[in-house]
Formats: sequence, C-alpha cells, structure tokens
Amino acid sequence: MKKRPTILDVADKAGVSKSTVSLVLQNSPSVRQSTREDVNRAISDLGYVYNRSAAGLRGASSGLIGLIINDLRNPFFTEFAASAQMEFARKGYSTVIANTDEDPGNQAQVIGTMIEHGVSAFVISPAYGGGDNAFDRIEHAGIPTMQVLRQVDNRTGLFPFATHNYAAGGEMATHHLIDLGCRKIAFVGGLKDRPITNERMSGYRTVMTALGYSATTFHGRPSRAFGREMALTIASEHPEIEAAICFSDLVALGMLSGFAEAGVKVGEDFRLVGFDDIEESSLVYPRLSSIRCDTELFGQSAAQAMLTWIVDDIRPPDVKHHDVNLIERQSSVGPDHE
Amino acid sequence: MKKRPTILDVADKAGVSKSTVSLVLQNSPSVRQSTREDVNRAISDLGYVYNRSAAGLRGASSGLIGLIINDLRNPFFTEFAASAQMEFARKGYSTVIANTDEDPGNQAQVIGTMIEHGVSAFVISPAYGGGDNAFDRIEHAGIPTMQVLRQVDNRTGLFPFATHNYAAGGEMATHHLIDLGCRKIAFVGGLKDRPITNERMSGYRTVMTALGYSATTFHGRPSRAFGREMALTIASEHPEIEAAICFSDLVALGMLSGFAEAGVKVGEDFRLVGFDDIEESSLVYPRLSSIRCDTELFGQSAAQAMLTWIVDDIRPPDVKHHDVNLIERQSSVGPDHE
DNA sequence: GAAAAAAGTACCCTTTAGACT
DNA sequence: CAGTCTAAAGGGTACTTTTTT
Repeated sequence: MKKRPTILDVADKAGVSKSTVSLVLQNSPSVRQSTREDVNRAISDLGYVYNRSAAGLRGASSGLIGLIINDLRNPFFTEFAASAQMEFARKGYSTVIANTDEDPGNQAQVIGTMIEHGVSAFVISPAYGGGDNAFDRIEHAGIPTMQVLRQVDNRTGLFPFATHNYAAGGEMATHHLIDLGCRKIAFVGGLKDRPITNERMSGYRTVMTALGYSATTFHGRPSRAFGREMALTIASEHPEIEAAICFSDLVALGMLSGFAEAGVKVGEDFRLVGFDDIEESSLVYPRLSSIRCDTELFGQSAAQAMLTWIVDDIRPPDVKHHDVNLIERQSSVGPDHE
Repeated sequence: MKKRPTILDVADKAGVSKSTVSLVLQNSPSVRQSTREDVNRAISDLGYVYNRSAAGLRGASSGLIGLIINDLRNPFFTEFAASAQMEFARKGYSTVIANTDEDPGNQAQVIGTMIEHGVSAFVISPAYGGGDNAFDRIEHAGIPTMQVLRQVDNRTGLFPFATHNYAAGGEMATHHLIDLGCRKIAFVGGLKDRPITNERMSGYRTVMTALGYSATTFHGRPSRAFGREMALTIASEHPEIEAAICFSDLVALGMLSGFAEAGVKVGEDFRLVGFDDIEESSLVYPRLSSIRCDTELFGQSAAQAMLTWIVDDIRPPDVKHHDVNLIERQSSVGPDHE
C-alpha cells in the first residue's frame, strides 16, 4: 500500500513550494489565481488528502468535538445527539461520540481519551455521581465544555448549562389536566432526589400546591418497564387517581401499554401527559399528549452555541432554558380529539 | 492559558531523555523499573497528557474508528451504534460517528472528513444510492472498512459485509404463523427492490411458495407511520388477511397502534410478527412477537472483528450472517401467552 | 565484550513568521 | 507591495549510537 501524498508531493508536482500549497489549502488571499489553479490541479491529480493530525499539531483546531451522552439508546438523547452531530458536520466538524451508559467510570475514561485526541470542545450530557474529577480534568486541559440536559457540575461559569424549561412545561400540563376536570393527579417516574426529577416535577408541585390539591408521586426509573408496572399498580391499587404526568414519554408509553393490558381506557378513564414528545408519541394509539421539548432544534442550538464559542470566542450564557410547549392529544383530551 | 506539558517537560523533570519517556508511555519492557517509576511520577506531577495527533503523525494508529450510520434515530441502528462504540471504547479506541440520514451526499462528505482525520478503520451502515465513489475514496486511502447491515458496494473482498441471517428469520416466522393455522399471510413494509427488503422477505417468499400459498406484500417506508396506515387499510379493505410479518418492529408497532385504533385484537383476530426485536417490543401490549436479531451482540462482534483486523491483521470473512431467532409473544400466539 | 538501558537524532506533515524577489 | 519561498516549530516515534552493567 503506497503511502498517501503530502503537500510536498503536491508542491513538486505543481512546481511551487510547500508553503504555497499550504496557503492554497487555507484559501489565503495572497496567492495568485493561476498558481492556485496549478496547485489545485496537482492536488486532484495526486489524490492528495489533507492531514488534520499534522495540522492540529502546529496549532490549528483539531476540528473534533467530543459528544458524551449518558444514555444513547434512549430516543430522547439519540435525537439530541444525532441533531447536534449533524449540525457539527454541516460546519465541517467531526463528532467523537461516547455512550457512558450512566457510568461515571466510563465517562471519565472516554473524557481522558478524547482529551488525548485533542478535541476542540466537549458537549456533555453527564452521568450522575463520580465526583467532579472528570470535569476537573477538562478544566485543567482548558477545553470549552457545555453541559446539556443535565447539570452535574455547578460551576456553570466554567461549564455553561443548557436545557429545556421543564418547570414551565410541568405547569402547563398540570393546568391542562385541571382544566379537564381532574383533581387527583399523580406524577410518575424519575428517580427520587435527582435534580432532573425535581425540575420536571417542580411545575406540577407548584401548581398543585398553589391550588390546594395534594401531590402524589411515584418515583422510579424512567423506563417503559417502570411505566407499565405503575399503570398496573394504579389500576389495581389506586383507582381514585384520575390522571398522571409522566417524567418522560418512555414512562408514559409504558403506562399506555400497562393500561391497555389492564383494560383502562386512556383519554377517558384516565388522562395522561408525557414529557419530551418523542416521535413515537404522535403515532401510538391513543396518541400521547406530551410536553414537547423540541430536541432536534435544541441539539442544533447547542451545537451552534458551541461553535460560536470556539470559533468567535463568544461564550454561551451560564444557564439557558429553552422553551417547551404542550401538545394536546388523545391521551389527555380524549379519543375524539384529532 | 498555559500550554500543556510535553514529553520533553516530563523528561526534564524525571531527569531522563524523551526517548525513555516515550518507551515508558508504550510500556516497553526495555526500561528499568525504577526509571519507569520516576517517569510516571513526573507525568502525574506535571499533569501530562498524551498527544495522539503527534503520535499518529509518526505512523502509529490514530485510535479513531469512523462509524457511519444511515439512520441513527432508528432504534435498531442506535442499538448497533451504541454497542459497537462501547466495545471500541473498552479497547481504548474512540469512535467518530456520523448520521447520514440516508443521504449519500452527507455520507460522502463525512467519509472525506474522517479520512482527513486519519481514522484507522470504517464501520459503515451505508445509505443507498450515490454510486461507489465514497467507497472508491476509502479504497484509495487504504483504510480497512466493513459494511454492516446493508451491502451497497459488492466488492466484499475489499469491504467485508456482516449482517443478520434475515432469510432464516423470515422462514421461521412464516412457519410459526402457518403452524398457528394462518394461510393468508402478508408481508408489510420495506421499500420495493431494496436489497434489504428482498432479503427480509426472502424467507417468507420461499416458504409460502414451497407450500403453495400466495404471497401478498405491501411495500412502503419502514416507519411507524406506514405501519399504522397499513393496519387501517388492511382492517378496512383486506379483512381476509389473517396475519402479517413486518419488515421491522417499527412497522409492526405502527400496525399495533393502527389495529388498536381500528378495534382489531392483535393476537386473536390478527397475528403479527415483527423484525429486529427492539427493546420496546417486549414492553408494548400486546407484546410483539419478533425475529430477534441480537443487535447488541452483533455490534460487539462487528467491533471485535474490526479490531482483530486492524490489530492482528486478520480479515473478517467476506460475508458473515449472524444467527437470528424467533421470539414468540402475544401478538402472534395470543393474549394468554406470557 | 556482550547485553541491557538510556540517550541522540532523524523524521512525520503541516503552519507560520519572516526573508526574498 | 504582491507573491513565494525558507526554515523553524510542534509533540511524538523509532532507528542508531553511546553509556552502563
């Protein structure tokens, strides 16, 4: 296998020096048009490909973004990751990805390796636990880093945080269910005492308390399995409950199939609102009402914010809450709803 | 921001030459234990981090694997990608990922960028169309590359192909439905004339033809939306059809909600088998029978095959079909099934 | 004097001042 | 001044040479 050509080969072929070739590669204005053409011809004749490692060594940015996700298999995070990656690609950046599977050990390991690769930035939806040493290493390496969707390190001056405005979403959903006549409303899913759980629950809590209704919560893993289980439990042991707001669509979809199994008609006997509005939610039956966090847009915005940080040196705000809105569908409004 | 220390700084601090530091970093046996300790102490004192770009420049592998996926948001591919990525990470390799969204243009672009980054290997679930130029560029760059889940370039000697044994799965599912007494069985989903569609359909075709039953196919995008639509169509216009095998679980899940909407009891009035056995399929109601392609295991195996290729220089076989098996659940066997 | 350990030194490919025409 | 070129730098690797045992 013959080794690939370098700018030196290109320079020879084009009859110029390698500096000139380098200038052409960078679209420098200070090179004559005819020379540029000679060089470009040589480049395509030789099938030359740019070597970013060598460039990175000399100071240029590596063009690599580290994207670290706590649970890549969860469609909510998949959507975010895919969207951010594509936005980076559009701007010529490559994305090094890692799924940590909620394991701080994995997280620390991949962060270390990515630093070795010289990533220009990190976008992290972090795993909980494991202390701040991973973030400390990033700080030490001086790499621009955003926390997204989960805030684990509270130095937001150092690691800006971007997420959805969950509290507002919870309030909207609660008002919606109350407007439909529900009084006994539960909140289902989300591990106890997790910041994200508290945040997603806060709107519900606020409204229920303000109106003097009692709040009931069923904590648990934000999974389909837990949702299904809780639907069966509620159907058999808490028949007085009229409605639920779920920690995530995954939980709500689990409840949907649990209720189907138990013979409870969702949208009539029980009203349900999810959280995230993943694609699937508009396609199940009954269609799931959900607090829509436009994750595709969010992923794009996060990627853009990071790019303006590393390209134009404009930091994102310490904390940014993206708007959410409530999508009313059959699972709360009833089966006649379109 | 102070620049990060280099092996030269480490060498100074430890009182050795940089060659020795390099040897320590590579765990070379030809360095005295005491020296090794001195060097390692210097490394942690200085907070030195290895610079892989510089290493890669001199010839060592970059430790970067390019993972290119046609539709990362599809849980089937997400599962594969996450699993392969984690296996690579376990062995110290970082994964550069790109979602091409079925666009050969995107695909060509990200392949180009990844070659510039000097990826050591490619694992590609390719987009259809767009000719072979992307693969030609890879060939020219001489980078070991596997096609997975979809074969687009037929030079499998150059680009080995690994996938599931879909044909066998289709046969199993068809026999299963016939054993349950069905005769009018349809195949639903999958774009016409796509190799993957033909492969997933082939087992069904083979068995139906062999037994003298007629085969009916409804082609379309492998999405929930299409599944839902077809369920409604079948319920209203083809009531004679007793069962269906779906191109993917996504389609089957769409049909499930379509039938729920139409009031058809799946597992009794209509028997349904999906393809892929994604996590969700075991959690919906009725639980979905599916041809299980153990994608997590497949992702691991593919990653391992690639690693033995680039590390031990042992090529994977040109074509490899991984075993699949049929998971019987309520949607085909009936609601009494566990 | 041979083997082991450490040091010396090209070289990898590109960028970027600064020199040159 | 415009356009090119020269040469050093950047962080490692690996072959060669020297110094220790």
